[in-house]
Amino acid sequence: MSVVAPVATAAVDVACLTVAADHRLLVLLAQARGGPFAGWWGLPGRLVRGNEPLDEAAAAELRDHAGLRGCYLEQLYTFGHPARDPRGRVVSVAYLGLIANCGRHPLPPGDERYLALGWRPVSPLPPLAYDHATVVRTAVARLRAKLHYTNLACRLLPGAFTFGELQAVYETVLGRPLDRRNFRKKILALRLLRPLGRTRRGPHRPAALWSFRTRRPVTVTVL
Amino acid sequence: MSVVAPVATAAVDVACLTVAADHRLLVLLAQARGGPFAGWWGLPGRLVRGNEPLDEAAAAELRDHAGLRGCYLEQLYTFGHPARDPRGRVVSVAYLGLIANCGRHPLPPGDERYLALGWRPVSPLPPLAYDHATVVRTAVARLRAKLHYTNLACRLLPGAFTFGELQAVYETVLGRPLDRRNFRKKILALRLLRPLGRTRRGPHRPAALWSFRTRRPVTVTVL
DNA sequence: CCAAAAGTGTTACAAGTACACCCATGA
DNA sequence: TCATGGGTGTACTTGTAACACTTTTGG
Repeated sequence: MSVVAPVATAAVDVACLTVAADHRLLVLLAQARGGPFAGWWGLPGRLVRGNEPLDEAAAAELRDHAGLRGCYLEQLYTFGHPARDPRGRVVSVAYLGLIANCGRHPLPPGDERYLALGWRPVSPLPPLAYDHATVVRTAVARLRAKLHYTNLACRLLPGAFTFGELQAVYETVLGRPLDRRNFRKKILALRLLRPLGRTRRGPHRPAALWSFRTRRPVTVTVL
Repeated sequence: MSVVAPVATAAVDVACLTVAADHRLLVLLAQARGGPFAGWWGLPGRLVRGNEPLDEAAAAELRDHAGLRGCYLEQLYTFGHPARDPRGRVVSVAYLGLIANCGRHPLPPGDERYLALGWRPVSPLPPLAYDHATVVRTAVARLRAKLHYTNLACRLLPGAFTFGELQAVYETVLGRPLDRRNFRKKILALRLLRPLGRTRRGPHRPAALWSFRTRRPVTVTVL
């Protein structure tokens, strides 16, 4: 039914995070071709269409502009400061995205909406359009908190990984080193992992390979 | 700037919770006077105006229709299923509200928007308009989770209270009994409370009165 | 003196933290 | 043989859970 002028419009923005091979935490940024922040880097996002769920709008942004499919997405927070978009009142539902192996998914060079796409470190974070710096910081805080009591780390790792790789993901996200023995003990106690029985050979002693029992979101701590 | 037809509009809904004197968890409901759910009970809420922050829209709903001022509010989740509002595409930013002593704030009888207002138990929850039953369940889950690691309980209690009253709030929200000695030990260890040095006299042995050191949101557990 | 809520300590167990050495491999 | 990351156990501390009796008051 018709809604008159002074109302707020809904949009989605996606803060898609990944851990790079060099153990840096990266966020997917896009350089706007037009709009009030033309030429600026920001998060992929757009207005929500009249008949699509929010989750699908977020997934479509990643798929259509970054070529990322099957990315984990969860709703992060809704940002609605009246002045956040100079064009008018836009309420943005922000999503946290997680993906493993950003290096495996080469980004397209750009398209009609974005001049370019790129993975950038979350610290230092370059100046971003709108309130997107706040969104990225919120996304990192959420990921950091949920690492402690969920299996979210599985979304930042490939299907088979070593304990060293798993620990590197935790250390990167948490921003501090962890004791190797205690880390292994704690993770094994959570019973989230399954040994694959295979090893990865490399320049050093071979490491056992593991996978997560399930990639469905699991909360570990009991209330 | 101008946004054409097929876009989503933003609204706010508030799930305001309180613990009644009889130790039931209640939610503030409003009976719609018009709209697609005329006559139904649901959460107070409306479309967001073009120049107001989301938080203020939520606070205004409580203030203008229920007479509640200074209620604690935090953003809960954003519900955006395309079919949630039969009139068209409305994305609803839901807020969790908390207030002490619902009995002290008599509700107005109704107004131009609502036929009536009332505090109703969250279980069993009556049939509600839109997806508001989901919103209420999400609000209860959030409150339940945050009781463990924040000082949110202070928003459900008056400025001075006994340990028995504090424990009753925890037991009501968590839905299970707690050991009195362990509860006191744990709460005191969190150092959130300040003894007032006064006691409350009643039909039994007088109980010491306490207050929270701060009502600002505090997270207790360290990462 | 009775009913009802307030107040208090100890013990057992689980979980978390700190910490050092040997192993297997490729270069 | 060396450099590098993989793999393991123990002692200590901290937190959590179970549990019963005495005190104070009003009626």
